[in-house]
Amino acid sequence: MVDMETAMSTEGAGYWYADQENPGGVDVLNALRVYRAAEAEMRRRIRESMNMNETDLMAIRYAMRAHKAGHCISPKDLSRMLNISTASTTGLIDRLVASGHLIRRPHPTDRRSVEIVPTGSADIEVRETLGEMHQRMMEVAESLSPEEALHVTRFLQRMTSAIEKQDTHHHA
Amino acid sequence: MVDMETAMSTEGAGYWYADQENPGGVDVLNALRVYRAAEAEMRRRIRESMNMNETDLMAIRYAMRAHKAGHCISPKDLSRMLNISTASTTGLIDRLVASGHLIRRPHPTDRRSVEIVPTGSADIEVRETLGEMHQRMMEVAESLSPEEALHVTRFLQRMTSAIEKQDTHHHA
DNA sequence: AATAGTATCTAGTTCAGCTAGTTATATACG
DNA sequence: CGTATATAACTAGCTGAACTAGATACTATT
Repeated sequence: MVDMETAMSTEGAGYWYADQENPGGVDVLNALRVYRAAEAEMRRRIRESMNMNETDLMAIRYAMRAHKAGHCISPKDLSRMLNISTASTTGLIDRLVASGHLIRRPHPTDRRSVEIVPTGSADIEVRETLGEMHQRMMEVAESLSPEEALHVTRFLQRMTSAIEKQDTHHHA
Repeated sequence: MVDMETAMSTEGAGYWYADQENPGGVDVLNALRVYRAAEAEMRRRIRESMNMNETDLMAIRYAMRAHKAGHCISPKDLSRMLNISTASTTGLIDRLVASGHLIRRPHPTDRRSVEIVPTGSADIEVRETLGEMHQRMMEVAESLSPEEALHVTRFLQRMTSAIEKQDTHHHA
């Protein structure tokens, strides 16, 4: 999906990184926006290369995590995690079983339920598409000096609060 | 939409902000993830409060920007900006005209075309839902010391590069 | 044992994208 | 000038992925 802010700012932006050495508030927000756009684009690329939508990708990755951690997950868990109905989850699992990323098998303890297990090929595919990028991101994060890391996390935390304060007026 | 990383990390995360004073790489990435989740949630809230999807919101904001800048935009411009077909754009404009956010009127120079203009109520609505939040974000950004601002923007720029390097292997 | 609760699945709907094709206008060229 | 081609918006009909409602199978409670 195209990013909101980015789509809106492509025209009328003439002051990007006006002063690289001494960025002001606008420059910081612009950097955040550019980052966000890159991330959105990356997601689009991955979805495309794996031929699936965002929800499907989330489902696979969640299943993989749980599996690796030795947990047993069911469609209900996926539906909770993804915030979609159990009915839609059935459809989602159908798709991912058909594409060979997941398998269904009887739940070990609850005979009403089903266990969802990622296949080896799903694992390989996700690792190949995401692994190197995550590593690069981690390298950047770890290359920060203690002071820089503190500044960055504090900034992100304060931005999070700025966004979370909901003063959204409902007037429908 | 639910955020990818967040959805995946709610289980198995026991070390969040283990050391607030001295964050390491993992803490930085976690802060980034939390920020991303807050942002996604904020978008969901806004879409809900305005009863529209992301594309619609992007379209309105783009129309508003262009209008304020004195530019004249057409459905074709929207379709290019949003990366959707002209047919879908017709549908999108239908929705937004029906909801009273946009109006169609004859294009001043091209008689094949149509001019898209945001209504005053759209302006008020968007300003009310986004204005205060943007102001809070700007306050955070401007409160950074020059050094902090530099650290933050450098970090974001490097993260952007980490994401943009596309090593995505297409093997379909 | 009966009742209530929970998990999954099926059927059918909706919404927002898509493609293909239509009409009206604009532009380019012989 | 007139004809061919290009472009803008729209219409009709399709699809994918969400939804609700309801069926079925099993579990848990009392």
